[in-house]
Amino acid sequence: MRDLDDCRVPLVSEPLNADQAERLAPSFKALGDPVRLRLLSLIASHAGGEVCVCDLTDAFDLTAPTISHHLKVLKETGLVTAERRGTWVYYRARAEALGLLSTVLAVPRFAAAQGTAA
Amino acid sequence: MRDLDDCRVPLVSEPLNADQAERLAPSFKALGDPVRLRLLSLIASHAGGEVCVCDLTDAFDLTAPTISHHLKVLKETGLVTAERRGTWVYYRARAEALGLLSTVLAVPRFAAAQGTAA
DNA sequence: ACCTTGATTAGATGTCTGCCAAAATAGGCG
DNA sequence: CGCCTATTTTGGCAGACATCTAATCAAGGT
Repeated sequence: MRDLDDCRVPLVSEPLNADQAERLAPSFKALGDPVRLRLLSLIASHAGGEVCVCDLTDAFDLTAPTISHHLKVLKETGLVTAERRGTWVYYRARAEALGLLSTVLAVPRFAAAQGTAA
Repeated sequence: MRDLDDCRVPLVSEPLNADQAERLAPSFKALGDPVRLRLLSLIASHAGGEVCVCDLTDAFDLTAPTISHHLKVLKETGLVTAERRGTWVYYRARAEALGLLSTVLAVPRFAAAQGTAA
């Protein structure tokens, strides 16, 4: 999702316009499911940077098509990429995408401190 | 949402367990709607730290009940707090909650660089 | 060619979500 | 108290979503 590039601004520093919100929301929506969050985390935290779908399927009590569906959602929002090598398909997390979303939610240090104190 | 406290770990550093994912997902889901994203941004970026509902309603082509509904979702996930003072209700962003989610998505600097390069 | 394993797509179904109109609640004021 | 404004709750509906089964596609091996 290259069209997120101009959204790399904390939402706390100025109001998101309708357009930016429209482009960012799908990414957060993708993260809004526990299975997808875990999938992404499994992929992103895996040594070597990539994970085979077969390894992911085993980690859940869900059918392969369901996992595949969730992976597709993550892929469509640009949070992961997929590459087939022979029989297997490997997924990788897109650090840029993750970083961008992290930045959007980031809070200036002293403001965070205020929040914690409150 | 105090029970998010032990989720303050980047999703990229180790796999989220089912329990953590279950607790984090609702927050991301709340952010997964463009209207709520804008509402949160309007609230979080507002000078003085708080915004009256009446000001929020005017910013959208939506009815008051719809805005109220979205604010409720944000409130239930702990992203904002509401306080009534006289006739009006004021909403504030919870910087802690925002910061936590930002941390969960954060990517170590060099890993982010790799991602950008790829 | 055929069969097997890995993965995705298609179709069906029950649940959830976003929206609105109407009704209810909360405060302030004459 | 009765009225007015601000906000939330309720009820209902159309569209979206998570999940499953069955079918299909991809790559390898026999």
